[in-house]
Amino acid sequence: MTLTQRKQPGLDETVGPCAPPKPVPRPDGQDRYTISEVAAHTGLSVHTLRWYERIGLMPTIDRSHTGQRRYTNRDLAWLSFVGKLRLTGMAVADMVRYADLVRQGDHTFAERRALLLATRESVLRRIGELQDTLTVLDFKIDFYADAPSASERL
Amino acid sequence: MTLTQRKQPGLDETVGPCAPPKPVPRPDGQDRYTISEVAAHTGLSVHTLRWYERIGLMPTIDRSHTGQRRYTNRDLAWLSFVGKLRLTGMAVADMVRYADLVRQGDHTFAERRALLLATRESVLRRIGELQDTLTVLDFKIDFYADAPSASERL
DNA sequence: CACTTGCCTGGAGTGCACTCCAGGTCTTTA
DNA sequence: TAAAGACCTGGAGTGCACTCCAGGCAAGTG
Repeated sequence: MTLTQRKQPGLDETVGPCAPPKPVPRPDGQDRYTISEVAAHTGLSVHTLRWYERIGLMPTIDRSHTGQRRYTNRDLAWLSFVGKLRLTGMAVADMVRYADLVRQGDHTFAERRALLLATRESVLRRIGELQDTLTVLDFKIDFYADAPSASERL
Repeated sequence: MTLTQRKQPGLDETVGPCAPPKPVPRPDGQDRYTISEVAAHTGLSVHTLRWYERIGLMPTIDRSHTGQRRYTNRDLAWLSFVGKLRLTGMAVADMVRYADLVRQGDHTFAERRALLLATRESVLRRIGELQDTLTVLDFKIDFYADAPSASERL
């Protein structure tokens, strides 16, 4: 439940009134984002972004001539998909497995599909569980509404 | 997603064919279950049951004359509700808070209700998130179905 | 009466998913 | 040119929800 706390500020807030000056106004209007830009865009911390890379959840990220990471739109799209997988409740280790399959090429399509199908099933199960809890929750909430605390009914 | 692994064997399997002999056939047909019976019934480990008690998630549990825990049907009902709260994704600390409110008596009805309402909202949000992921999952699954791996289309 | 089994306790250990730190480089700004 | 700020690395630390351990007591069994 802690995954949706932060709304994403976005990379594209250069337009609009009161747009804050971009800290590093990349002259090329391009496909090369710094780690902090990506952090702002995705809502992940820079720590988490570097950690994702360490554990093999990211493809090889481009580097600037001084060795700083430069993320592409492609990387952003992958991060967005990873974010969806995270929302499914998939374990990070399984996401890494999926990333491995992607790295291995097209011949892993069937296995990737199987992984996603299993995930889909678990999402459906989880939705069912959550809906079950709603029944109980609503029952209790109604109970407390009908029987307000002694301090209230004087 | 690891919460629904085990199905509950149940306390009431004394009837039926091939019912295994109850290890400790409590002579009184009553309301006093040992910790391992409760573990079998709830799917929680005995460790977790004791831990729940330590952290204040349980009411005071009865003890036998030798100091062993004896759970009542009331305790079982509470554990079942706690299980539902756990399925909502509520943090254990918040469940403890709720248990505290219950201990404090009827004058906390309003606060309990507020807690459950907040939980209800977070469950609805979570269901929404999961449904969003299904869209992405289905899209990808279809993609992999339409474009089977090279090894398959020879 | 030894042995096994089930239970007790306080406290240590585990796995996960981050999160932060120390010590360093490079670039920009005053 | 000095200070500030964004970035780098390997590794340590954190919070959560358990999970297990050592050492001990009590009751039933061969």
